Amino acid sequence: MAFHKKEEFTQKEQDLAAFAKAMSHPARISILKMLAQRNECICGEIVDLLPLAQSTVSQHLKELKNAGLISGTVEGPRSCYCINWKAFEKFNSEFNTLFNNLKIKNEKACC
Amino acid sequence: MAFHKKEEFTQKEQDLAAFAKAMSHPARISILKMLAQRNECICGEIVDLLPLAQSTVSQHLKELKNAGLISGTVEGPRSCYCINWKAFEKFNSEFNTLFNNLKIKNEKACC
DNA sequence: CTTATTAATCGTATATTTGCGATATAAGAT
DNA sequence: ATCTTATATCGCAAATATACGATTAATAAG
Repeated sequence: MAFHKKEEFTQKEQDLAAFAKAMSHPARISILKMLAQRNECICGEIVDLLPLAQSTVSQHLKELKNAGLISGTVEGPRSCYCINWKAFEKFNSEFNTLFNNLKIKNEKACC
Repeated sequence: MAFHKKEEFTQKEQDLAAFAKAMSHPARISILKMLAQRNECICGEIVDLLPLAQSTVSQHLKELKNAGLISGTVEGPRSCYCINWKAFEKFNSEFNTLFNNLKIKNEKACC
């Protein structure tokens, strides 16, 4: 059976993996950079700067939104996307915690 | 056409995305934790602790290896996997740079 | 009310990922 | 040389991700 077994891992592992997954496409990293530079962005600007169709960009935005990394409001023909700083920093610190936990241990590899 | 357009983004964006992708599954995060705790690990120990078949674990190890996050040597019926600290810290600092670049900007969202 | 504009959603095609069992491989033990 | 053990690889199936064009929805402008 090809069911994914993600639910059999700890919540923290799942959360971190979900965060990493949201960042696992260069288009989404690019979008996050844009949002950070301007503090807000409408979808159209992002579409203009990415080599992707409007519907594809919209999908990437949706994924970032589902992951909680950005928030967005749409008023008819206009949208406004922003970075969700709170969630972003939470994940950032969780990531750092993981890295630091790893780094505490012996730093020379055996192989 | 469903070709991926990853190659149309900057190298840094692609590298970061590839790193995130390697971390985007709870099993692989779990494996990294194990490797860090013991500083080395044979595949069998990992298989015992994960709810996955041996062949699946082997695949995850291969992905982590391809991403450059771990190194491993196999001598016949025995293996030795270790975290590749150098690569790991390089990505960690790149990630932090990204986060910091983001955080420099205004921290209150408009939406 | 009609039209234009912007973005979300739907449908679809293709690629990739995840997972497993079966098999192959490689070295140590007998 | 054969058997055992540990791991990688192969082949397959199902799920998910990526991308696009077409359509829909929602508002603003006329």
